[in-house]
Amino acid sequence: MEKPVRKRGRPRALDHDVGLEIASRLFWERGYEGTSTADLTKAMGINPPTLYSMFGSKEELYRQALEFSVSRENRRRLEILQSSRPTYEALRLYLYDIADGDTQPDRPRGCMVATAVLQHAEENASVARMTAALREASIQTLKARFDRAVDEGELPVQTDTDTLARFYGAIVQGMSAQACDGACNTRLKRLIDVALTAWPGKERPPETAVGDNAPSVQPVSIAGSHEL
Amino acid sequence: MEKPVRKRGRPRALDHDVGLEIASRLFWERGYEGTSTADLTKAMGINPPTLYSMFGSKEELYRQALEFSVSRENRRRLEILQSSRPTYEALRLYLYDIADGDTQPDRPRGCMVATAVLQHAEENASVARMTAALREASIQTLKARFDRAVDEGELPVQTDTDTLARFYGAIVQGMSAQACDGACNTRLKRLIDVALTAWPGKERPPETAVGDNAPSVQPVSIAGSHEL
DNA sequence: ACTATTAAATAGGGATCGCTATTTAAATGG
DNA sequence: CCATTTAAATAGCGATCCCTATTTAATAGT
Repeated sequence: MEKPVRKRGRPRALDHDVGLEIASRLFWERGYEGTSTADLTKAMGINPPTLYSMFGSKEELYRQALEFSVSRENRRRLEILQSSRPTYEALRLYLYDIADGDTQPDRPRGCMVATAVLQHAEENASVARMTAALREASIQTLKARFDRAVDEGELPVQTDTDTLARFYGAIVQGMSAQACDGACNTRLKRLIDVALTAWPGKERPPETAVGDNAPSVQPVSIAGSHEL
Repeated sequence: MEKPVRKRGRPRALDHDVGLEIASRLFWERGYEGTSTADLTKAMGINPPTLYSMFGSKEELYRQALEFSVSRENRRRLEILQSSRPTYEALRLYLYDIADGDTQPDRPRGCMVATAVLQHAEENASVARMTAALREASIQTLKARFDRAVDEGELPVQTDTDTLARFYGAIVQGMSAQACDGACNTRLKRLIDVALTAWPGKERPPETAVGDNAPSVQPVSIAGSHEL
């Protein structure tokens, strides 16, 4: 369906999306501030003016690279999250997918946006605002799914879905941070399994599978005692 | 005991610890790569050579600033965590302390180390290794406390304390990331309350609701909203 | 072949990066 | 006082930052 009509003029040497893929990878590994335009042009095999004619600026390239890379993953993850599965199961698969990272070989695990541009120089405030907005959007997506679960009777009506969404958002951020430190996806999935025990509709798994000798766990909290 | 003996030579215009405090604050807000030596010297009111004679280099200053600031907070938090309180309660207070951040006015919430130097330029790999090591040490501290809880019968013997520690480490990282995006400590504490429902020794009231004489402990306490 | 069109490479500008050789200032000891 | 000691300020270095004015190369239409 794509007509390969060659326009007049010299053809591009670098495909636009290939460039975004390369940029996305670099930005992910080194962060926005840790990636120089020289790094980018070198990795793409182009010269600076080509980068600027193709993408406008470093910041604009970052926007495009994020959109390119995130939208592709978000499509898959939204499909998982908004499926007809029970919410708990959808959430589990959603988190597992993030633990596995992109399908491509040796891509960084975790979510590209979760830990992007947190602390930053003042001059990069606008980039930080963008990534913060993307994170907030992710949380709102989770919240919407949880609200649906409440509507459909999967969760108690008094469930604080906003906090629950921010909790699992924090899990994604923690996972992604630990992935930066080298955690493998197996370890991340164990972490997810713990996080899922906080699911309000979930019965607590039998802590002693067989031969339960009932080790009388004392309910520790004296709610309200807050003094140090 | 401190002899204010003036040594020979011109006296220092800037106190060493005051410099570290200022540096720590700047590094926390802007990150290692986002803070320039010009930012630092300007904030300290000194000239570049003074910075280098006092602290050696930017990287060395970062090390010292982290050690100065973190060790102070860690002392307080270790005291909370390793107290004779039940582990669940100690953990809750530990996390609440991180949500509150430093006692000083308008300091960033969360943990300074949790989200420090995750993605980075290759030239800053050694700094990233240092912060990663500090994060791992924090997790090992949590794990040690949880192991103690197992020894003392607070947790089932088969508890995976390593994963549990990495889970609450992830909570700290997620909290700190959301603090960077502007979350207040009240919101962070609500998040903590959810995370605490993943505690293995914790009963779950809404569903299980044992009809014993047990006074139905509320794990998701509303006690998270103390001061704004 | 010649022109028009489009994109590449060459070369470098202005600013900032982390850092330092050198000089000047401020204290103490005699 | 002067000499010694210590730390400050002045001035700027080489490298790199993001970005661009200009020139050259490669295509399509006529």
